[in-house]
Amino acid sequence: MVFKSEIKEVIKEAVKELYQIDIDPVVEHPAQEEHGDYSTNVAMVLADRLERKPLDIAEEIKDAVSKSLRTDVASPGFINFRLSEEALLGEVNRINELKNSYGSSDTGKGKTVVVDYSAPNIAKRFGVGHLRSTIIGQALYNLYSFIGYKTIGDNHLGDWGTQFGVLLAEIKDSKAKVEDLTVDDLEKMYVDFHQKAEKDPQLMDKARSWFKKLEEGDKEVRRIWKAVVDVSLKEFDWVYDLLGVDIDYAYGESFYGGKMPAVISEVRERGLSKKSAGAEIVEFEDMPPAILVKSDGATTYFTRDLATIKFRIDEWDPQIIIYEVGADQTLHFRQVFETANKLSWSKDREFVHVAHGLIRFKEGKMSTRRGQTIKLEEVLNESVSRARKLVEDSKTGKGLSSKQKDEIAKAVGVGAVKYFDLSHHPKSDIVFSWESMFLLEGNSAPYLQYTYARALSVLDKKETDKPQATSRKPLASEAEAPLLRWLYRFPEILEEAAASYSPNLLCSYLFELAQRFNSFYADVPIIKAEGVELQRLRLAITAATAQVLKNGLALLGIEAPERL
RNA sequence: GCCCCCAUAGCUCAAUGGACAGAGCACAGGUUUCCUAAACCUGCGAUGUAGGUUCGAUUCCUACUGGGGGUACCA
Repeated sequence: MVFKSEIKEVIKEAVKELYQIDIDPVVEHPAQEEHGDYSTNVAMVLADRLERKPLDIAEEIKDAVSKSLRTDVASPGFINFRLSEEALLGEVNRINELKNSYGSSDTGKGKTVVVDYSAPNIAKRFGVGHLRSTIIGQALYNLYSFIGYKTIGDNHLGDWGTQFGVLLAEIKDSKAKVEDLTVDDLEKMYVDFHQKAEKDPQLMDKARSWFKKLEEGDKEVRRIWKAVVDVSLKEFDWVYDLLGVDIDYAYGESFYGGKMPAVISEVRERGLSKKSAGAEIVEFEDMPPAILVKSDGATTYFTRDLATIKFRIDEWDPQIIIYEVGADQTLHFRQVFETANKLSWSKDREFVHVAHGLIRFKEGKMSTRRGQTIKLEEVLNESVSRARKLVEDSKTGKGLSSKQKDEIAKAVGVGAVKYFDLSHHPKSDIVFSWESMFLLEGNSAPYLQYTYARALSVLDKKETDKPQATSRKPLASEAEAPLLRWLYRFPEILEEAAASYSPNLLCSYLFELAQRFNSFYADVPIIKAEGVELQRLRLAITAATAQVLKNGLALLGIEAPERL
């Protein structure tokens, strides 16, 4: 149950009744819980329009809604609401009944959303730089699915473009057998080429002409390209497997090779393109132009991204297309979206670029061209091995088999890296440092995982039959109150996190939940509480906390081991 | 040069225009005859600068300073 929308509705009705004004009231949680569970500022908002004192208006609204809601008025005109004990306890029981589906909703019923995420470049190692797109994208995918959208994930692999010309040029020069090349070899070739190209800019023309051949369908060139793609995909699969990421489709840029002419002519027919310096470009009022066709006749990723939109519309008819792609491509997507707009593709449709900040070095951007990257594989391995050490040193690790310890270390190590990423607001840049990536305490995945295992351990030892929240003791001064006043917010948080494309909100929520549970745990006995009724209540709260942690971590794509 | 993003405690991060800016790390101290001490409790500390809008600004607007990114045939 989402209390928030109910409260909104009641206020809306009351305002309409009293003042004949249609308003969408802002309802939020007061920062101080003494002020109640929810509050609204409508009285202050209305004060201007009604030319009256906010406090008087607040009192009137309070009287109008007091039948259905417990309210207070506070200066300078807040109306505060308090949830009843029945409602709070009822929610705990609902969590325990609904279990894994608690928090899901039908908000997105009948709507389709495409999430474009991960999109690593073929022939390059999977670097930490691609962590953000992959992890945030997957979390958004999970969130939208959970709140009722039909969700489609598409991994727009970077498997086309002049970068392949670069590679083809190098492979041809070195006379190496493609089949024997590893991704490391390929990346080295890429780096070498760009070093040479800095001294001899004409080399880039050579690369471009190789890509042109690829795009024209030259058989030998295509064979080499295919071999390169296969080597890369193998490495990517390993990483995805470790990350527990599974993306519905991976059409990749090469898929659109044959769909380019149709898009180009559609742009021409609308009169949106013009010739310039041998190339064909699309101009904008407030942005630099984008290249539709290069002067040698080959396409660019601008063209391919247009073709991709067209395909996705024809195939899935989505209402939202979310691009989880780095902020360095902001201009590109503005150009693509603006063009799609002019082509009338955006009717009843929304294109969103979730421009995440870059993972960078203190000194600047990571660059594959200059060989300045860090392999994600190294980071994950390091994190897992640190977690393994922790499991080994832990008191609770006793009695676990070596295999169990390995599994826990993997869940904790990988979870730590993922959570590190997710807990930052997508927009913020992340300065890479080996130490900060492996946070195992405080606001971290291991802390949440520990709390979850701890709660399960209590439930495991319970002596009562069924946990149930039926106690009617006043809650205000009780150890349970902070948890009861937090648990019910989970469904709201999911809506907010999805609507604002910010999984970090879910991280903050879960962390606060875990903190409240750990305080509760340290404060009062659960199994040994006085009296059966209190035991049942505390066990019910423990079960509900575990359930919400489990559901939340699942949405973030983080494993929750039952023991650690 | 022009465009976009960012600036919060010593460090790393939170906060749909609301009430006293909230955590973690680090630092100082404390807690285990009791359900997992990977925990808990106490303390220390912050909105880059100058204006503006508002009953109210970390949040919106303007300028400045500092950092990052982009800016035609890479993606």
